[in-house]
Amino acid sequence: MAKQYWLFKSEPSAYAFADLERETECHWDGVRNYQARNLLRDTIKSGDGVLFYHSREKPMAVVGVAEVVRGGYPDHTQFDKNSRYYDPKADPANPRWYMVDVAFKYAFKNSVTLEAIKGMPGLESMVLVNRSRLSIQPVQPKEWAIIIAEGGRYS
DNA sequence: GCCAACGTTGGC
DNA sequence: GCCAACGTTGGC
Repeated sequence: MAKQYWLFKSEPSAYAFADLERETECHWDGVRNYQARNLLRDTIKSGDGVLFYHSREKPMAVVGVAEVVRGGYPDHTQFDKNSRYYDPKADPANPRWYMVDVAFKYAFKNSVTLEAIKGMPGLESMVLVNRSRLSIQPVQPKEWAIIIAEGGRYS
């Protein structure tokens, strides 16, 4: 399958891009929205590109690039009573929630802010701008190219 | 920190 | 299966 592109949102106070950089890899767990769940379970594949977006705290921006290193599999936190993501209705025989693993690739030289994205030609139809509440969003290849170019990277 | 928009739950 | 109540998200 051709490489696909996504935008993953995270509140930096909960999990920042710097945390991923330090840990190199992480489980993208705790997603409790069915539309996002369907993407995690069915569509997002190892090798796909991820734009890492910081929400809620300023500056709200895409701050770097990650890569999916493992496709959808059951999110273990749904069965963990001690987790804030515990779901009493989840059944191990038929898991409700899924996650993927992502790996740090590189940080942008220049964060691409929400404000900038709103004003940038070619990005008008990004989900981020239109249906902003979805925390896992598809990104079109041409949108990816624009944001990657804008963000740049340290050599 | 506020609150509008959105998604989910559950009583009927 | 409707929809009011409730909880959460996320830009401001």
